[in-house]
Amino acid sequence: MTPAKAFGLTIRRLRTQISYSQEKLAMISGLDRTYISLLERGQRQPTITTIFQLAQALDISSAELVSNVEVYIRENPSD
Amino acid sequence: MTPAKAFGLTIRRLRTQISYSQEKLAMISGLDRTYISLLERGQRQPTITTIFQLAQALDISSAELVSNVEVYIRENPSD
DNA sequence: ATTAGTTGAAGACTATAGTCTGTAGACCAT
DNA sequence: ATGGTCTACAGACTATAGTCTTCAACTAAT
Repeated sequence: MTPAKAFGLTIRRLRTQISYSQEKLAMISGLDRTYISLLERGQRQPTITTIFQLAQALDISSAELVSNVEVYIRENPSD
Repeated sequence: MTPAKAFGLTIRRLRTQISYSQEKLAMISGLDRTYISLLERGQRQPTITTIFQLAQALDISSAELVSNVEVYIRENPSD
């Protein structure tokens, strides 16, 4: 489980929890829809600025977001 | 205060607190010395993987590191 | 004066972040 | 069957993450 992969799955979980489509999250975060798709599938490495944008769009702090990623890694050591 | 700038200054503060040179932090984190320099001066955007590498090298969690960045931004709204 | 340690900075390079456009398939509805 | 929503994916593109090498400048020391 790489940070990129865990980040993607975490974003996807948080996004679906609040019933956002990828497109809605993209609009609110100011990112591109196709990039959200790539992120969620662990095929892109978000930068610190992108992490901040997504956290704000998901209405949580960046530290909370990263904490969720760490928990995800801890709970899914495989992959 | 952009996330990149706050990140750089946070890294620098944490690094000097433990009396590491940029070169030592670079070695331990597996990054390049000149890149640490660029990061600390806010001239580069670290990716999620780089953030994890630096947090580990600084012996704190990634969430703590990002939390420190958020605090830095909150306490230094200017710049 | 010299040495060693530290950092800033420049140049060249490869890989990838992030955008944009478009296509196609799945799943709903009506 | 048709239209709307959602998502995966591909291709092309620009900007930048990250490496590597090298040089210069500053600060301790001795």
